[in-house]
Parts: sequence; structure tokens; C-alpha cells
Amino acid sequence: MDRQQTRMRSEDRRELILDAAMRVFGDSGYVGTTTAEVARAAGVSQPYVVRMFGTKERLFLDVLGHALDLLMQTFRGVLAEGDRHDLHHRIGLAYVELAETPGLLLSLMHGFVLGSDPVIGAEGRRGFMLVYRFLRHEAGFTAEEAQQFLSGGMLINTMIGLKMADDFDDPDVRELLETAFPSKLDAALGLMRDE
Amino acid sequence: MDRQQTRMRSEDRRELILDAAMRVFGDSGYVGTTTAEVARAAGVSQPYVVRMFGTKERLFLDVLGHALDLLMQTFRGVLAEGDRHDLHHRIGLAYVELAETPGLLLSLMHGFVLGSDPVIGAEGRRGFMLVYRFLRHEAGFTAEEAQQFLSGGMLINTMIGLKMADDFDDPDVRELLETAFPSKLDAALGLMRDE
DNA sequence: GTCTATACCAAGATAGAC
DNA sequence: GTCTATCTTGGTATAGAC
Repeated sequence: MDRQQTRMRSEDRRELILDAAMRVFGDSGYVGTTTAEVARAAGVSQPYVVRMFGTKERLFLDVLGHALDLLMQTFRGVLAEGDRHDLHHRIGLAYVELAETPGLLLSLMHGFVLGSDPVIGAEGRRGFMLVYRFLRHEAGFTAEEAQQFLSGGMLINTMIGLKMADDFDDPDVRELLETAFPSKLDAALGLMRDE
Repeated sequence: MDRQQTRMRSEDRRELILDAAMRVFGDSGYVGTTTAEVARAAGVSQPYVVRMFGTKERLFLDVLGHALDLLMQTFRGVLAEGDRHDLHHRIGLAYVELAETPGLLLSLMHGFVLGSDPVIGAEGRRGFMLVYRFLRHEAGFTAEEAQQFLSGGMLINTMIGLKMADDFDDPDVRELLETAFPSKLDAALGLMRDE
């Protein structure tokens, strides 16, 4: 083992582990992920991960919080920068771009599906409604718009979780992916149509 | 323990276990569910569950297949019985009714989110596309209609998974639930509007 | 701040009786 | 067809050195 760790400020190390954990949890889910896998992905020892976050559950909750922070921050950025009329499009695009941050959307999704767990479920509901409230009360979406936005988001999450893109050669799969993912092209066309 | 099992045809017992497993897997997911929990829910011994299905993985795959069978059967029933023009509504309603079969939609959802797993992922993708193909090629949905239907479905699954209804007293939660779930009332209104 | 070594427990699977 | 008993593995968490 070539792991005589270089010392680091624990804040930095924490960030590192959190990102690694987000990836791994996104892949295998909360229960399906071992603290050893997180450790390996982060390049530290397994006990250190536990030491730093207390428990695996605590770690997962922190990952959820982290993912949600990034998401809300992205949304607020979009809201701040542009005018109001194509907001729906622009937030949609921003959402799809979040898919490029490994594990971000999927960790959330894994949290969402664990509503029966008293502590993870509570956090999942809180996070989900945070997004809904943002859409409704900050971004000015109607109930229907918010519902449709979230619907599209959940479909995207599901297809990412399914690794659907691996079957892109199947024409049905391809068609579905192309209609479900808002593209820059769509956004441009939509804009032109709106004027 | 008062479990001196009455003997049963293994086919019947199999159905019983499958339904119990669907419930439990729906609650806790694939990895989060133990064969002992399934056994308890079905009223049999843990080794018997394993004995009958071979492995936990095999059991979960069978649950997915079972859930999918029920779903497709329901959809085909709807397609067969009515005329074409309000099909979207009627299938939507049928979908919501499936939520009353414990674990059905959620077991599927847990499967969907495990796309990284080589064997479960493959089955998940297969199942998901089976539904898409039904909508497109049998029910006559356009790509956009099919995409929207699945979107709504995934949002519903997510909210069921989140046990969102537990927070029904929160007005935002309530609003979201009411806009996301197609109701008989909506169906009736929609129909009237269509004529 | 970070590691190695290890205790402890839970879960899936197997053996074999009835 | 179904159970009890048990083997085995692997995973979280702790202790304690550096």
C-alpha cells in the first residue's frame, strides 16, 4: 500500500471524501455502499471515513445536504442572471448540467426512494420540498409548471440511474432520451418560438 | 414459535412469498432488505425463502418480473376495454391504482435506480423500455405523450417512495400531491372538456 | 490528522432432520 | 415442503499507535 497520507486540513479532506462519497452512493445507493468503498474512492482509510463523519448514516445525510446545496446554488444562479420569460428552459438546462457532477442527482434519488427510513426519509422529504418551494415561491412557477418540471426531473434521474444511455443504439431508447432531455438546441428553438 | 407450517403446493407458497417480498423490497430496497424480513412477512423460515428462489438476487429479479407483469396486464386491460380518445387519462388512473398494491411501484423504482448493477440494471432497463414500447407501439402515444406519461409516473413513484403523503398537512406538499396525482375528478372534468 | 489491527454483529447460504 | 441449526463472509465501528 502506497498510502502514507500527506496531512491535510481536515476541512479540505472532508470536501474530498464528500465528493467521493457522492459518487459511490450515487452508484450503489445508501445500503449498497460500504464505507470501505468510499474510503478507497477518496484515497483514505476506512476507519478514517467513519472517524470523520461518525457513522455511515451521518455521512450519507451530509452527502444529501451537499448535493442539495449544489443544486440550489445552481438554480439560484440561473434565477439571478437572466430575465424571467425563458426561466423554465434555462433551469431545465441547468438541471441537465448537474447530471455531469458524478453522483449528485443519483445520491438524491437514492435518498428519495428511502422514505420509510425515519431519518433518511425525513431529510429526503425536506430536500425535495425545498426544491418545490423554490420553484413555486422564488422562481414564480405555477403549481402545474412546478409539477411538470419535477416530473421531467424525476424521469431524467430515473434514466440516469438506469444507465439508459448504455442502450443508446436501441432506437426506442434513443427516441426517449432525446425527448426527455432538454437540449441547448431545444432551448434555442423554444426561445425563437416564444418571441 | 408457533410456526409448524401447514404444507402447501409450492406454487401457492411461491405466490405468497413473492407478494410479501414485493412489499418488503418496496419499503427497504434491494440491498436494504434481508431475506429474513421477507421470510417473516411471508410467515415462513428464512432458509426456505432462499431455498425456493436460490439467491436473494434471483428473488428480487422475480419480484421485478412479477410487478411488471401486473403493471402490463393492467395497462393492456385498460387499452382493451375503452375507446381511444381518453386513453391517456384512463391509463393514468390505472397507474395510480397500482399504487395501492403494496410495493409494486416501489420495487420497480428500486430496481430502476440500480442500473450500475450488471444483472439488476439490465432487467431494470428491459422492464422500463417494455413500458415505453407499450405506450408508443401499442397504445399509440406520440413520443412526447409517452415521455410525459413516464415523467408523471416517475414523479408519483418518487413521492410514494418519499412517503410524502405523511406530510399532507403542509400546504405545499398538499398542493404538489394534488397536482401530481391524476384523480377521478380530473378525469371526469378532462373528459367533459374534451367533448 | 491518519493509519493498522481488530472486535463485533448481521446477513446469505448450506446441511440435514422431519 | 418446510424447519432448526450453523457456517462463512463481509461490513461498521472502536482502540490505539504514529
